[in-house]
Amino acid sequence: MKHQVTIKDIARKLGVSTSTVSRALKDHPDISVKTREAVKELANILGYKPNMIALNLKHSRTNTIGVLVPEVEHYFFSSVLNGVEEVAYKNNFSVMVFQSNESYMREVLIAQNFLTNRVDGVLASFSKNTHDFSHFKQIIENEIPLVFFDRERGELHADSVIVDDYSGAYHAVSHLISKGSRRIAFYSAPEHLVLGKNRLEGYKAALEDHGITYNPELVYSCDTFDEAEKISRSILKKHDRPDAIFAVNDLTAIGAMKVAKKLGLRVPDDIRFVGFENSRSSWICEPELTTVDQFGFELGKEATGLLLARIKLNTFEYEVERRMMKTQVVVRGTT
Amino acid sequence: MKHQVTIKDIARKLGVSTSTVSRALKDHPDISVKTREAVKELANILGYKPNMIALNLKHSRTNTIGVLVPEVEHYFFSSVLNGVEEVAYKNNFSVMVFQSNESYMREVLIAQNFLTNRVDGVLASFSKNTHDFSHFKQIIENEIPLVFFDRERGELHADSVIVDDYSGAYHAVSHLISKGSRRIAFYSAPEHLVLGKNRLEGYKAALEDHGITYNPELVYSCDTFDEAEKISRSILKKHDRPDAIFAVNDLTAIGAMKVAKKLGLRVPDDIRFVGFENSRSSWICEPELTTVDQFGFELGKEATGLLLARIKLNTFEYEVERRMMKTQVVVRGTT
DNA sequence: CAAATGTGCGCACAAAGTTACGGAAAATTC
DNA sequence: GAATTTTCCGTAACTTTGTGCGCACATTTG
Repeated sequence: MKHQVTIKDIARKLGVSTSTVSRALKDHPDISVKTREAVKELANILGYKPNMIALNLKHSRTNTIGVLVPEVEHYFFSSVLNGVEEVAYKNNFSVMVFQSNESYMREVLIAQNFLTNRVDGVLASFSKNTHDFSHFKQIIENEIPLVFFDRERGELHADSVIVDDYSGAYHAVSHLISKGSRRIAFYSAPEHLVLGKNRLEGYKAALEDHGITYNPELVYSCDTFDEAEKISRSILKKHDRPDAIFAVNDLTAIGAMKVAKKLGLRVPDDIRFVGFENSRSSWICEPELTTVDQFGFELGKEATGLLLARIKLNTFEYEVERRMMKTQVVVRGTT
Repeated sequence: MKHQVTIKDIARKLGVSTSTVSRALKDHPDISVKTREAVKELANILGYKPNMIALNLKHSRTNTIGVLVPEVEHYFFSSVLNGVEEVAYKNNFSVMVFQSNESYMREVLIAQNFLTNRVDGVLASFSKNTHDFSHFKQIIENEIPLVFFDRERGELHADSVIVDDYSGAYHAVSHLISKGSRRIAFYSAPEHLVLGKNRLEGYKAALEDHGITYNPELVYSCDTFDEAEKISRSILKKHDRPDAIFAVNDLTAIGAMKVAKKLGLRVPDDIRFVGFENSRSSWICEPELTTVDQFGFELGKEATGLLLARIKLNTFEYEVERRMMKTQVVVRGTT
């Protein structure tokens, strides 16, 4: 890397002090118009760019927020990211994105990284395999504002912005029932994720409200395409197979549907499917998938707005907030 | 943000100087074992973390590489990103990811950001709408190593790691011909992207090598799902419709296939499809899409390895390299 | 016992930029 | 013409960490 043009270079060439250059560039009234113009002109010619690192050191802030995300490959998370960037850029903040790849180890390293890089705030969606939260506690102990999104953890001093999983699941299942389904299977996320529990509750409530007894045997732990392909084969071959499957995300629903079609089942006549995400994939598969829109973009904007507000507060004495994003059932060909 | 624990805090509490603390933490032999132990113990208790910002300022490097990417939502780019992170983390580099969203304006801002944040190197895949490259020239003028990936620009002092678009297209089209297709349409990216030109050349070469005359009327500028849905309607209704479509990416191919199926055409009997990407979507659609695997993960690793080597070189006097990644035709149901 | 060597640690400065304070020269006032 | 104010700019301190140099004291050597 070449020697970057500094305020010193300008000062030397003009025969003035660095403080004069600094003030001239910021239109400080103490500096004469002549000097100011000269400084600005030379700064332009030399291509001077203020060194953010020095500024950050002085102000002990970086104007950077760190984002921890399981995998950007998921449509939901990449749409959240778009929302995050939208708001961050408007407020002159940079965004550092880190993927945990659903690995606890990597997540801990990333949290360390946030501390050593002194990010001003953190947006985090922890991995499925995270059961110990001391790395987040460290961030909180350093009084760096932390906002969880999508996946939350109640007992920490951290805000959270999450999808209204309960009502999303409730409406999705109600929709299936209104179409005539009675034996509705649920492919669920691990229950230690609050979202898994909430969706299960929504699922149960919808059943009960429509006079259907909850049957725990219809609930499976399965949240990827591959797993869905694997377990669906045996599930769908049974004579008392479900007449609908509600899955925790779109790809899981699509994986199950693929198996159903291979087994000769007609969608939606023999079996219905509902996903959760409203991803690109949901209108690529055939028939197009009925799904619950999670409004990731809006969630990203909301979470970032909240985080920036916390950062600007400049105190850590705030009441933790928990915001819930609306969802919407998008009805398509699979129901 | 709370006052972070600094080397000074430790020094004050122990009644020694900051330099002693600094050396003690780095096992400098000048420091007595007793002092060293005391320092380390207190550092642990207080939760001391070295301030990277100060270190960066001192060393004028940040151990950070900036990545400019059109959209992480694309499978190809997110898989590249995974490769980038893999290599970067292993070498103790952080990765800052920025999306241009195919917007030239945003790209220029991001390039500025790279400069003010003094990243040590840049990986970039510029937007489709970028025709002026002065923002990249600025990066180069500052002697910050720059590696283009996927999309390249020859005349700049920047390495590039790209997909072998020519041979990918050549083999894809040859495969279609071997299956019996003769009127093969090409849904192409804008030609000012080198990759668009190269794939067109590969397409032409494959046709000619198999004795088929190149017909420019079968080449369309179309590289998104939506556009494909729009233009395919009229194209496929013609009596001299193509008997195969080779598309610049998977989603475009899938969009076209969707229209074909709606028009009652049987895939692959009436019309064949080949995409380019080997994305998740390619095995979600039905029939599963034959496509050209771009090996994004490997490309990301390769590009990052090259960039890190440039950074370590510590001089800007190197011969620019141009690396080509192999591709592979993945045959599935659409051909 | 003096000189030479070794040990352990602090001072000062470096990185780039901001800013309180002070001081010299010019402009104004009486 | 002297006193005061204003204008304009420089000095030095400050953010955190690392390091060359040197100082003070202790130990070893002749």
